Amino acid sequence: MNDGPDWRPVKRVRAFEEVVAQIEEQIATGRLRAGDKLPGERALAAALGVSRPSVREAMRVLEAMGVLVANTGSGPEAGAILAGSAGPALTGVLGLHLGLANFAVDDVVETRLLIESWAVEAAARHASEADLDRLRAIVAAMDAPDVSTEQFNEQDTEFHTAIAELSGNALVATFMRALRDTVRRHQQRAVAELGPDTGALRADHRAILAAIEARDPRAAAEALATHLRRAYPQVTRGRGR
Amino acid sequence: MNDGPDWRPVKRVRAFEEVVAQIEEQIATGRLRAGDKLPGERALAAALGVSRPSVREAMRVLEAMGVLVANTGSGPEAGAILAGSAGPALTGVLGLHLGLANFAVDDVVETRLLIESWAVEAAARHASEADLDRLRAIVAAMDAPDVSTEQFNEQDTEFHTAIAELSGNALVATFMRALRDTVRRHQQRAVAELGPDTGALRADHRAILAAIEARDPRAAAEALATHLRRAYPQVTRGRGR
DNA sequence: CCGGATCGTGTGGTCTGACCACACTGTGGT
DNA sequence: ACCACAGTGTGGTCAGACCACACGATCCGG
Repeated sequence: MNDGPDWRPVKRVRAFEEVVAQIEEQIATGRLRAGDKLPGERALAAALGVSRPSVREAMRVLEAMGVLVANTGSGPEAGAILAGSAGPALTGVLGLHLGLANFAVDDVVETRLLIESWAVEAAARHASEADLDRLRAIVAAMDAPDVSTEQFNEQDTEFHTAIAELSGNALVATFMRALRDTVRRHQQRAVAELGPDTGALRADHRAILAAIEARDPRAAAEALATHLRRAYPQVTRGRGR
Repeated sequence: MNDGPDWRPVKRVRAFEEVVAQIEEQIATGRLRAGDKLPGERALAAALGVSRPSVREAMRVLEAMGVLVANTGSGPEAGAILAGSAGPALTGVLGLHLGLANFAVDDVVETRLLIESWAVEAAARHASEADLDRLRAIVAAMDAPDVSTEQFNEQDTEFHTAIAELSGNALVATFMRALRDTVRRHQQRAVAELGPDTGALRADHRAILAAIEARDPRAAAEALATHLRRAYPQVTRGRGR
């Protein structure tokens, strides 16, 4: 079972990696919190003993991960501010790796079905009356007679996102949105959008809402699955219910 | 319903963003594929009409998203090579936002339970004999008398990762690994690891394996849930089925 | 006294040009 | 035929400069 010396390659540490690591540590230990503002690039470079370009590369990494936003100018809004929803970052990562064929569109749709099924069950279980009103408003808006394709898609996103948020799990909500955006961007690029007429899709939404109102998790999941299968017929693989 | 002019803020486009966008496009349109090598930083800068630092910032972003790796020196291995598993990138994003309190550890564990339940069901459904052998080997290795805590954790990771891969969904496998790594790093940082003795955990593994061997998805999911609840007792919130 | 134009200052954004460490590659000598 | 060695191209790093921008204090006219 001995495979020999088994050297590990010496990992050369680049300057910006060290900068990222130190900021990560400040976050992990709670010395930096959401809303805090980082020192200016010049000050940070001086404090860490690296050049400004190295600090900037670290900023770009953290920005790509959705951890901070950088603003120009002066005043309270300027500078690098810790913020961040992970959503856009996740969407970007997923989209890129979809393009690189690291996983397939089917995988994404299937994963979305899996996660959203769970979310809608949770929503059916503990949605408040206010939550239900929110969903009702969205569904009603989609049934208006003059909705454009653009608006329809916008509201559809809002509907599904709302359900994910109702699950009470912020991570699930983030994943959901990222998955939906990924699929959306991809199908927008490839095929003409919204092949089936919106009537069936709107009926699906009403069915999902009805199941949630009835506090029936099982029926809600079923209605959700029906809806997604209609919207993305390419999902053929079997799945666990 | 008219909300007025509704200006959108002019989004200033930074040079590196344009570079990233162009590379993304090359990937999306298939002109760049996994394994391809990008032009050198200097050449790219000249071709795009920007400076080398801007190109470098774009590289850092793509690298952070797990899309490419950069190597020094010369030869076939040198330069920026499109590669990439999304795993490490996801783990980083999740860890950071966990630190920023954008979501809770409970959310992560709960999500892992949700995803892995599905994965183990799928695995029970269509695992080949070779797949089963792989799982058996891992379980056997964990039952050896001289495993250190370090090794145990390593093999535990391998076991769960193998299950996720058996699901046949590469995205799910990637998520799974990222979620597990995130929880692992976090609990390593906070609490003494491996509170409960490993006996029960190993028995859980055997039970999961047995359920997969028996082609019983429901039992497999049940065993998996029991296992995770034992390993992460803090999960108290209700979950789907 | 008040109000608005103006300038100062600090922020990130960009560029130039240079040097370093590294790893391959071809060339030379033995 | 072999091996040592310089050549060359890669990313990594740095210093210093300039720009656009936005805020905030200051100055000037009413």
